[in-house]
Amino acid sequence: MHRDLNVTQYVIRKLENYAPLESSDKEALEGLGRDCKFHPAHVDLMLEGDDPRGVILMLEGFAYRYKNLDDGRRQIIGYFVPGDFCDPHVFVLRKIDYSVAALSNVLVARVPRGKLVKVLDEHPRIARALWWSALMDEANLREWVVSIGRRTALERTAHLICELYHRLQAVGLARDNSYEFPITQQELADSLGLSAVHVNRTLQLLRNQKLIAQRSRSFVILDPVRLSELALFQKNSLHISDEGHPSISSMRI
Amino acid sequence: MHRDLNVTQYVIRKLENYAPLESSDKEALEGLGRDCKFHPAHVDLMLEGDDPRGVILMLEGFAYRYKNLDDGRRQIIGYFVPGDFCDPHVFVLRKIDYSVAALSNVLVARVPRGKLVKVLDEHPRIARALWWSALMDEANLREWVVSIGRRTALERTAHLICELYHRLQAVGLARDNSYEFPITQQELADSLGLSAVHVNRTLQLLRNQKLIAQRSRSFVILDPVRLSELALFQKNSLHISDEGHPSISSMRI
DNA sequence: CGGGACCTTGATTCATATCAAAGGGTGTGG
DNA sequence: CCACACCCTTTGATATGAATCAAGGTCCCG
Repeated sequence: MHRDLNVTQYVIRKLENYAPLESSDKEALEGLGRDCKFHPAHVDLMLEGDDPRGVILMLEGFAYRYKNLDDGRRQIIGYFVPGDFCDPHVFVLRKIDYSVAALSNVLVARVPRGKLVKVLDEHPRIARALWWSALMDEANLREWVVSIGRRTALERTAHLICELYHRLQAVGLARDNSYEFPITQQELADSLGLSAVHVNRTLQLLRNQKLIAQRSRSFVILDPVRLSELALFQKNSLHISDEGHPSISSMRI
Repeated sequence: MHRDLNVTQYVIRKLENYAPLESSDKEALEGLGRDCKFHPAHVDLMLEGDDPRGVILMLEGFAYRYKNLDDGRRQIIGYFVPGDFCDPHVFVLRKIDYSVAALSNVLVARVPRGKLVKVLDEHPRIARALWWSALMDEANLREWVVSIGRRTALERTAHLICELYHRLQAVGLARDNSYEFPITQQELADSLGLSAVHVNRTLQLLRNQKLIAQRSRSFVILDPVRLSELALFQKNSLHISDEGHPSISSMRI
């Protein structure tokens, strides 16, 4: 788990994909990670109906958001990787409508409302970067709908593998077309709206076609071009409008 | 189309579901609707890749957000009904990642960045209500993923019918368990991740079971209890935390 | 009254689910 | 350090929900 002591490196790295941060910003982010907590894999970090006690900042490890139907069917709605905030704006609500569970062992910081508000107030660059990342998350969710609704099992699976690669690359956790992601086939199935058996067969297809290699918990993309073509994946190029920068500061709420 | 001259009644009604507005707030909203434009059904209001020229406010009629895959497959990602803003925060981006098309004839106001920012600055109640409604939209999108991923065709279809009923009711466009919504079966199919033929058969099932009645463009929910049970629908009860009110004003960006 | 878009129906195919059982890894306790 | 246990993956057989194809019917609009 603790390969790195500098546990906020991922947020910093992630937010710097939007625009450079000053060292004061980085210190503020480091401050958010100071008070962190370990949770073992498979534990729920938030439960549907909870009053969100604070925004979760992922420091190490992976988590996912999901919803259950009454009869046990489950749908995973997105993944959290190091550097991600779980819905920075959701603490406005009294109740959340989904659950979050740890996929692996995780290290998370639970940032209380007031602390986050203070950081956002004092560090507009962080606020903007966070805003940008929230918009990216929404765009990803829309693409998720497209995948499940209109992509075949093969395309869908390929698409998820591409998405994870790009997100992990953005925080330095993917290199050379490969990354570690400790997911089971059942969890993939619940993400993709498929059965576990079919995910198994779909992964075999991807392997047989030499598009990916996959051993236990790690993925290697052998042919990035063909894989992303198959997935109908397009590297998400949402940028913040330049014009936006100065005046969005007034879009308060 | 123009049954009503007061074309901003729906936004006002919608936002008042969150908290009462003062008359100054209502005047501001009326101001946003002053400069509106008619578009015929089936026209695109925004296209993927556009630089969003302004936030769209739906005044009359219906629209939907969608994405296409290269080969013509299409997924509808959500509907806009009178009173809805299409992504109030999206104008922060330089490009949008989806398209919006008119489902029926529509009357929309295109609110320029600056005008919206000014209203939000001067009317914190509006800003808060809009924030709340954006969070509701996100929750709806998550539920949409659950539907497509894990509900059967029958449940999914029933769920969409319930969702539309509740949203239209919130702006006074549904009464007595019935509403007008001029959607084709192909459009339903593209929303639900199904084929048009299968939607046809699914609707017949719902009709045969006396759960709904449906003539051309109008839906009647004959048995609300059984329909929402079948749909695994739960009336979305996201409320803003009271504690939140005073200080979210500092969550600027 | 004609035409086009939409809905409906039936027949068939196909993708994916389900069921069931065997095989492989991996971590834990003895 | 081994062995067992458990979880995960793999495989095969079968079932089924939904897609596709194709044709006819209906409604509405001009």
